Amino acid sequence: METVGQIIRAKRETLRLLLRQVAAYLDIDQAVLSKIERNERKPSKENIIRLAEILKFDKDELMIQFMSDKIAYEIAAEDCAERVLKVAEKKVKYLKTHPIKN
Amino acid sequence: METVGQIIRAKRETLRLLLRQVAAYLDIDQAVLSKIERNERKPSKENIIRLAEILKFDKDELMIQFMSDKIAYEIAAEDCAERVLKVAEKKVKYLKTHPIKN
DNA sequence: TTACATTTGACAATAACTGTCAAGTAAATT
DNA sequence: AATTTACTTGACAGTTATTGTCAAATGTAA
Repeated sequence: METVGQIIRAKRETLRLLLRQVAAYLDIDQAVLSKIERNERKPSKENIIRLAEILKFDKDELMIQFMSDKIAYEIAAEDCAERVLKVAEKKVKYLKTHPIKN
Repeated sequence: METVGQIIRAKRETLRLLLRQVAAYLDIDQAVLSKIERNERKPSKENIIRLAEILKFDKDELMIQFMSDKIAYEIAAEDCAERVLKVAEKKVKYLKTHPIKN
């Protein structure tokens, strides 16, 4: 299974872009991008948006990979992980069909 | 749809316990518990474990509610939320069936 | 060697998390 | 009415997590 980091690195290399170039576009130090690609750091949401732009990813798809990574990572240790996702799904559906009270 | 806070408050009241009493068991100030019950603060994982004990909840079930709340909250705003959960599910399954490299 | 790309680790600024405390409100009791 | 009790509120503080910088180290190719 591919990690977000691997996906990013593969695409960057395909496009023949340097860490330096992509990092500049993201407005971060290349050290951070290097770590992101090796899954030593997690990208911020802003990083993902910019990455999708410069690497010509489908914007939603990269965000989906990013967020699902985050979620999977935070619950994988629980043995009730699958059930957590099922319940979360119900809650999301509920939230989407009901007005947000403010 | 019931929030974790609502579930906790309802059960505490059924058991005729005071904020003060439950908070002492959790080893936190009652102000925090008050806020947790009104969804103004999120409980820590430790809080959830102790709450399950004193309020006689099934431990897993309360943890599921807690974690699914957290996840639903963090992705509800995205319109690809459902898909994120599907992908997360696959990733969790993958992580569970593959040894964790260290 | 020199030059370039990447990696590494120490550090810093900021934000988020988790709790304390004291003062406030509201309802019931004396 | 005054007191007591339960809860709420907001300011604050300590700790941890997040997000980035920087300089030096490493790897790689001319």
